[in-house]
Amino acid sequence: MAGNRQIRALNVAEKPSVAKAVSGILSRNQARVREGRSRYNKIFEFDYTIRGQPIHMLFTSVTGHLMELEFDDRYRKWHSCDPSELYQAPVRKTVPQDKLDIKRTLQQEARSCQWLILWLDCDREGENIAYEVIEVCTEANRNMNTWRARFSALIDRDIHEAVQNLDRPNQSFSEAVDARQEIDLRIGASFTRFQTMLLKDAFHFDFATEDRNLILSYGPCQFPTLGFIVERYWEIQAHEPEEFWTINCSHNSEEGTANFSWMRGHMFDYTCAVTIYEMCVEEPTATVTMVRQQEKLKYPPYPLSTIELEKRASRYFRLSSEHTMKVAEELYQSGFISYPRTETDSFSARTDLRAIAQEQQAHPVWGPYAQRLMDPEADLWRNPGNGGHDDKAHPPIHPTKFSAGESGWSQDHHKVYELVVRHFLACVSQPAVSAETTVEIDIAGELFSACGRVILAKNYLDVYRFDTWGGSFIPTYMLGQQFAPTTLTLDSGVTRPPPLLSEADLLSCMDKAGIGTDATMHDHIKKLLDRFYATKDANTRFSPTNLGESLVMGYDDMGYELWKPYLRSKMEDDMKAVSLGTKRKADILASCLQEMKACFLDARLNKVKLFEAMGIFFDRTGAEEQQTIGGVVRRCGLCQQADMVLRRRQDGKFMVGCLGYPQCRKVVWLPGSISEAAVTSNTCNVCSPGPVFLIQFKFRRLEIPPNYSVDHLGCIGGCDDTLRQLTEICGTGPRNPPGTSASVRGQAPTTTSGRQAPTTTSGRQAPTTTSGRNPASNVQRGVCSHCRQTGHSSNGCPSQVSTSGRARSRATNHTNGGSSVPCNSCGEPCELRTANTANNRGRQFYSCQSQECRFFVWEDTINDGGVGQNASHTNARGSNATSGRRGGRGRGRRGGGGGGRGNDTTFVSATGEPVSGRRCFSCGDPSHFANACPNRGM
DNA sequence: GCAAGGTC
Repeated sequence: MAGNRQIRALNVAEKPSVAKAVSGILSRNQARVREGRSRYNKIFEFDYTIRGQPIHMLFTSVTGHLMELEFDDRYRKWHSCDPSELYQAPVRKTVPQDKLDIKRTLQQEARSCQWLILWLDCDREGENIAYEVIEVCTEANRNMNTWRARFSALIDRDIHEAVQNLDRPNQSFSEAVDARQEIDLRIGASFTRFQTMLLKDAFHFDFATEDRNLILSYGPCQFPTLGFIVERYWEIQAHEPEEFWTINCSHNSEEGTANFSWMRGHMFDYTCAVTIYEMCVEEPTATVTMVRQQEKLKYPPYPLSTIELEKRASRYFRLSSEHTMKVAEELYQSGFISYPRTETDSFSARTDLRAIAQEQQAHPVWGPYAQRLMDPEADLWRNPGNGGHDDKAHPPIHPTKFSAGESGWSQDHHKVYELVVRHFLACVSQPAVSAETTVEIDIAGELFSACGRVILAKNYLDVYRFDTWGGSFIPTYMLGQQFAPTTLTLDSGVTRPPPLLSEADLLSCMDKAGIGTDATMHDHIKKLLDRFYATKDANTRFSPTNLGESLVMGYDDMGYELWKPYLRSKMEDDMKAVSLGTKRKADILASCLQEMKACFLDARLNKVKLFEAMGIFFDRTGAEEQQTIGGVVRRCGLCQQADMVLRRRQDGKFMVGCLGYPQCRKVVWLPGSISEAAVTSNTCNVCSPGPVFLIQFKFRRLEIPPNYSVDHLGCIGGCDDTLRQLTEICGTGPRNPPGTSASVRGQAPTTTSGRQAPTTTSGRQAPTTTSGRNPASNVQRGVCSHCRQTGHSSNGCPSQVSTSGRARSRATNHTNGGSSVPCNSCGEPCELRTANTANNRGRQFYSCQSQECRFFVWEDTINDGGVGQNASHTNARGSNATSGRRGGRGRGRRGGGGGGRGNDTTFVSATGEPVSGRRCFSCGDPSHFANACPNRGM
């Protein structure tokens, strides 16, 4: 290239750390560094040769997306338009204020460069950011030759290969992201504005927040995440406990005790279970039918991805995913761990894994393990497994710098660093090895089995203290050996609902359904907590709040699956199609937005479902409701910020009101004799400022003088004499309003204030309302909606059952107010509920709401003379089969009952108290056996 | 004041 001026290339990475790393690799750490306009995004300079051509390289970075998608100013304010307009409102991509410094740096450097080399992450978002950088740079320099460097890891070979094989950016990838952004913005903003404005002032919410700041957001990721929580919660609520029976056998020998469990597992038919049990009791000799010994391996985990890091930190340390990512980010920033946002769970073959492990040998706690790992004689090293995911941009999370703990670290920094290091050492270790012994026995033709495990080599478990693999002892048995069981019991239990979703469960659900990305999942979870949609308990388990549940319930009742993950999954499929070039961005945008707009309009028509669902949990404020009919009539002349729209109130009154209500109270009341009104596309050529759209009115013939027409195309701008006259004649109220007349909110130029049609029902208003005094105030405020007394809110009305009680009424198991029994574990009162299973329909029970306590008791066993209360308060594995008083249950097949034969077997009751074989295992009475127990209706 | 996606 002699004679030519040397080419200058502007290189841009997605983040400062990549700019630094790549510059370091390409310049062999010889790059000069200088400041840019943005504090974080330095500029590295060095010379490099690409395919024989000497290039002067400038290397800087952005910090993720450079631009944001937003609505045009005209649509930015919440009350500026009808939310349904947000499906077509113009949008634009702009560089936000806090990114302007980066933009200036890029433009300044671009002016002196001929090439632009884009080193953004090799995923769809990275491609989209590449186009944002191109847009900004070409604004300053139209003639740049634009290249894309594609690399899969920040290691020398990949980086040199990437720069020697420069490619062009992929527009389809970027367009897929454009489509995603636009759909997310339009759907999110429209539904958020709709449900916030609809519900925020309509209900008294029972959680502490500044009402003004309450946002009831909707988003295509946050709602399905909430959906997972609600769905599990409903599953628990709807669970109908079912009683089951199982036979357990134990055997004491000189070596110790073996516990055999019934290979049939749980049996739900009592008659069948008791029959088999009695057969066993009558022929209780056990014969060993199988002894099997096997070597089992427990493999270490795959290399650590972001989601696994979050799940494991939640499980092992109970850290929230959001906090884990914050701590991980700090460890990454200070160089101790690799980039923490990665989907990759397999190491590239080129990574020097041994060097990473070697560095940890100095650690006081896990150092000795790392030393063993490096020792070829210990034979502990193993190449890590491949989890099958690779984002092509980042390696799995691993330690990048040794530390025995830094002075500035919090407990959580220590924990997360330790997890990353131990996880890395574990995944390059041999699996744990055990010898497992399974013994099967036969008693009267029934099979039972017991298992024992001896750990032969802990291997990776030595360093991965978070994983356990319990050993269990089993005495030696020989095939064909016979013995008499020490205990043989028929135990009862009840099925339990699944537990509430833990944070790790929730992340798994999201991952599976493709909700969010590794970098954003924790944000969606946190958003649910911030929005008062869900709560998290001390065990990191999530429950929906009343607000979260009622929103999901409302949409569910409409028949919409807006809270399910399908919408997002479909979008993900569409995006993939766009990025592969099989669908066009414009097509999927048009079809998706059309579909969503129809859904939005339908949801708005069915908003009563949302009101009903919210009404289950919250009291109405009584704030007036209006139905917007038709579109915009004119721009509001008072606030000059929002449109005025045609509306019809619940009492039938027509008006044209400002969308800025309640901030702006501009309103034009219309005559009470209107039966129909619709905004047309015609505009008034008199009134200004325009446009003022004309409204097509239909009046009720009998309510207007004969010289007026029932059809009238009118203007509310002040020029329309007919409208003014009819307002004076008819007033602004309807003759037969569907509800009580309500207060008037402001005066309009065309109304004749105070003039009411003779049959209006204003006199029917409750004397406590504040009509006319403060038009916008809630007429019910200060008065309980249940008992009409003051001094307490409706929420605290003594005449009402608790809100939580009403909340439960949706569940199949209805809560019956009144009596309660304390949980025998946590002591909390348990509510009386009613079962609805085929076998127990109508039967009442108490169970603890806590997931941890597994307390359950049938109500009819508590005061049962035959069974003491204590004995009845058994947990799921408790024994005595006390139920079955109802007809059809527990009818023993055989009459009369021989007990156990004379042998050494002792029968044990639920409470652990030994009983002789001739006692009834049901009620403990020695005078009869179970199949003759009077409690069983024999 | 709204989404979700980058990243500091």
